[in-house]
Amino acid sequence: MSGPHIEVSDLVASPSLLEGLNPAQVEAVTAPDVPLLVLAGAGSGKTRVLTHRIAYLVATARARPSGILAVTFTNKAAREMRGRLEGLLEDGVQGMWLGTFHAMGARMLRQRGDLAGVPRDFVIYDEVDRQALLKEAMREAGVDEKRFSIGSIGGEISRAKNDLQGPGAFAAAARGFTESQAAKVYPRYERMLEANRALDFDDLLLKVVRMLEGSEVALGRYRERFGHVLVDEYQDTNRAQYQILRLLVGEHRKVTVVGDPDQSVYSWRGADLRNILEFQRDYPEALVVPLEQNYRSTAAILRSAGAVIQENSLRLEKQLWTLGPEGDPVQVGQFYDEREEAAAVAAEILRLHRGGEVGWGEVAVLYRTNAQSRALEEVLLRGGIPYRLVGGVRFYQRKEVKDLLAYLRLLANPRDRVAFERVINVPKRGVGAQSLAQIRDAVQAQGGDLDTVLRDPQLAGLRGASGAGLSRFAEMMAELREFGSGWALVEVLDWLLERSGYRALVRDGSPEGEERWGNVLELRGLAAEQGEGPALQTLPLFLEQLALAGEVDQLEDGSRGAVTLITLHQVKGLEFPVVFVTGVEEGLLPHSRSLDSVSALEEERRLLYVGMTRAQRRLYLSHCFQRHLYGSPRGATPSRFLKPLSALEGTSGWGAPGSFVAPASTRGQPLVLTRARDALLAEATRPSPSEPAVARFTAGERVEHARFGRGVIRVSEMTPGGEEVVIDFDGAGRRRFAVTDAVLRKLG
DNA sequence: TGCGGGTCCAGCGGG
DNA sequence: TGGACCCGCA
Repeated sequence: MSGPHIEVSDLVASPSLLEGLNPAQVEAVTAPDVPLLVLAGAGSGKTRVLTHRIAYLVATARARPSGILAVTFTNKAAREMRGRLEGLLEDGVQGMWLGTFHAMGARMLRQRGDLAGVPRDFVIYDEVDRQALLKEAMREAGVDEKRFSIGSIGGEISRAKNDLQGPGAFAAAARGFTESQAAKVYPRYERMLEANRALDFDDLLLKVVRMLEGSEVALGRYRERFGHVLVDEYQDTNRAQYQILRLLVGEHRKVTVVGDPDQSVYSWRGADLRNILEFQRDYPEALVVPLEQNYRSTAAILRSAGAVIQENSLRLEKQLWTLGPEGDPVQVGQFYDEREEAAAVAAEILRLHRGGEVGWGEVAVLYRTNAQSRALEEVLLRGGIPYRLVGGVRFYQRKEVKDLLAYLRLLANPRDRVAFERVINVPKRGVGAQSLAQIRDAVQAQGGDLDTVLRDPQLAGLRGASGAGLSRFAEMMAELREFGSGWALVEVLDWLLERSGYRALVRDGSPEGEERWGNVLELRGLAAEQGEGPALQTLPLFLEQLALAGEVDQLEDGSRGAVTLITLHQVKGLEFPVVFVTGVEEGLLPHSRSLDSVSALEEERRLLYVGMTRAQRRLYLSHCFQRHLYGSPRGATPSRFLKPLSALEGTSGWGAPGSFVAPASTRGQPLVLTRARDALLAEATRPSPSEPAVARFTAGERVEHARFGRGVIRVSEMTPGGEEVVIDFDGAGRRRFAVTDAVLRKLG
């Protein structure tokens, strides 16, 4: 590998951009305009290199911001890059395209989608909408819903789209029963999307490929525009994304990809590891710069993680190292079952916290499947350890938010049948399944145009209550449309909430109702940000932003105050001083569904690797002798992935109070048992002594928390472990706690 | 149309 | 074990 390519003039132009970078980072940042593959190991300063390279390209006048396309997978990554670049570039990121693949796709299709037959006013269907449509298409195709789930059929279609296969090509290549069923559904699903003027997320990539391949105009336009293309998380790209990049990069080949094959854990979402493994085949003149210096973890942690990942065959060799301290040994512990495992985790967290070593927020507990979180939650709750469960239903997927958005979508696009069917009977208007079928027929008779039927509800031929209900709904939508041309979006929404009866439905006086109402208000706040312009004009952009937006960050705001419970997949990209990886067992990690292929198995190993490399100072791995699966206990054995650790120096045992001793062959080192830990464990698992039989708090009450300050109770409920409350803090977001006298007091 | 009980299923989840 | 969904009944 050649050394850094630095011109003296470059250094003069932008000395600060290289300050504090290590030699490999400098080499990546300053590399010439050749295809560049940055093999960025975990914790090696990947984002820093990417942003500094962009800034460097601009500072040395090799690119203007508007000539740069930088794509990421997540909104979060895009936001982070944007933030950093704004600090690095004098004139900011003006004109630069910096965003997710899907946002890029949507933007291109809005501009020139007509060249691929995409209507300009398309709407984007999310997972829920997509499933509704799939279900319908499956019925129409006569696919037995009992034998084939929406998930499996939808998965096939999604995979086909990611592989750039249209319905015809897919049908021709279909093998096996599921595929042949999916082949019957696919064309129908496509027709339905078209009739609704909708694209699903896969389309945002597929249609771009079609556009660029089918139109010289489009291809020329974007090739000319983007002289430099940079890609984050390249190991996660699928076939469609790969093809888009190939097309855009064209002959200039000024492409920088950053990624780490060892952290590829999304093959089930279409990611193709070959894209990164074969980058040098695609671009023989490519420069490859490995970033191997790690700034995150102790040497002990890196050594263990390295020993694990080294067993994989599908990788590009890379060895992480650090100038940092050796640190505490990585601990591998065996426990009797998931309850004891959870108790040991809690006890260790308590110990570290008491010793003043860590705050709650500096600890993360990782697991393979969401179901594993329950045992952990129970114990943390009982031990009074504040925690935050990452995952669950995302804001934009919550029912009340989806319902209101459906109303708004129908306003923006009167042909959106999925939106219509979602809300026609919410609140109840007497239009049930029977009536809906009739309406569907009527729509079909009108050439699939829902709008015609809404303008003339008689067409549906409904009688009685259901006919009246449809008419009322149609009338309301007509009024809404009228107001939409004059009123601001937030005003339209307020009117809608009253007129539709939705507010009354949501806000039924129960604590849950208040929580739902809180979500509505959050959405209302977003609508208010759209300004005073007529709703019909601001609405399309609003809907697009929401469709492409991910979760409102749960992690940023509160990472200081609570232990994080999170899946191994979701933890990618994060770091914590103390990390527990639980359930490192055969059948769980590797998951039983991954045992039949080497590549799937290796992906599971990467998953463990990702988990281990999140740890900064302390890392604990645990497995059980027995674990409850679907309610019944099953024997468990340590994961095969742990084997290389037992031979490693600097790995030690971590155990529960002497009740259980592992068979010698299944553990690394002798379990470490201490009295102090026994006591802590007992404390962590003991039911709170003075549980009040009734809730102390009620929704709406203002309280003060020792750590998070003031807030308002959202939900209070009694659980076997005591009272549990959800609090919206004034300054620290939403949190869930077990009530303990020590931390919470009522105000006023 | 709305509900209650039986049945079936169960991995990870961005945009 | 528990949630989602379907079918049958008020």
